[in-house]
Amino acid sequence: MAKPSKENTPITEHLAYLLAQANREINRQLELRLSKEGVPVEQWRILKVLSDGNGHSMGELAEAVLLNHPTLTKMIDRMVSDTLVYRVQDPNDRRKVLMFISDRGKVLCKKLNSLAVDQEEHILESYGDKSTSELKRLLESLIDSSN
Amino acid sequence: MAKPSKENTPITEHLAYLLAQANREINRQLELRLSKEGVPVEQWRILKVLSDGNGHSMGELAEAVLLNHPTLTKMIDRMVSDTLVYRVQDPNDRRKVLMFISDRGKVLCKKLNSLAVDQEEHILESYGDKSTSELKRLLESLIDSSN
DNA sequence: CTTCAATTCTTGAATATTCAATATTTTCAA
DNA sequence: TTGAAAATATTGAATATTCAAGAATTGAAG
Repeated sequence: MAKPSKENTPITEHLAYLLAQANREINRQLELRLSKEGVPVEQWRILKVLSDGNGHSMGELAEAVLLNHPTLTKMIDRMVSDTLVYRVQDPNDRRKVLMFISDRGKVLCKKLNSLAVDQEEHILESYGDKSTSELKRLLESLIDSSN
Repeated sequence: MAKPSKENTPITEHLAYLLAQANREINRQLELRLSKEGVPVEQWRILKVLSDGNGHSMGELAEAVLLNHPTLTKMIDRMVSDTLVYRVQDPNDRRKVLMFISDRGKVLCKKLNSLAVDQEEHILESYGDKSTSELKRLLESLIDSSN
């Protein structure tokens, strides 16, 4: 009898693929909503993180919004031009730059939040309350176990 | 009493964010393994889809490997240079191009499959059998419900 | 102190991706 | 049959991302 092998598993059964597919789909939907305000998903994330009113360093932000460092720098440049956020040099460690959200950024962030909530509610409807919270739980735990 | 609002939910609790985070992490791990053979994840997906030996059109492939059309064309160009795959004009519909995997591609695909299986097994160990299959089930059903 | 390594962020060049336009072939209605 | 619309893939220009190197500051060992 041949040894059971996973090597011919179709790609659609790999966890990595399912995650990529689900992520792509949900992200596309979110993108579509946020495009009403002409804002890419990453900028919404940035605004959301900064909307606690505290200063966040670039490194911290990059980690939080899942962008690598140079990409974040360039995206922040654009957002500074749009006066959504601003830079302040960290007085305690002058290597660091602290990012803050502007008033304009706060206003925009609120609008974006409500668009994002619309989406979450749409998912809750079509996918179900229970599945959603179970999926979230499993994802959190997967992320945990990967560190 | 204020109406309960989800608008201040931290970003880390959004499904879209959890999916992005998990996808990033698992993808990073897979990338790391496949880099032993110097192959990006997308190329492994392409080889895997083509390894059924049938011809697949570019549109079909693009859908299956989660790349948009022009990006796939350019990636296929590279893989043709590396003689991993080859193009054949579809005789039944000459607008289409059918992609096939070469012998060299098959050999490489096998090596890649086993690297990918290593990863899946690593996940099974650290994350657990039950969680993994439950997560896969939920992801499949999310993807379904999004179409 | 001083100097050397580490940390943090930015920059510029190389690469990759995307959008819009194009070329080719097929479909289908008139 | 013909001609217009749809489908398929590629191309080139515009845009975005990444990699490697650089500049500034801090930390820490000698």
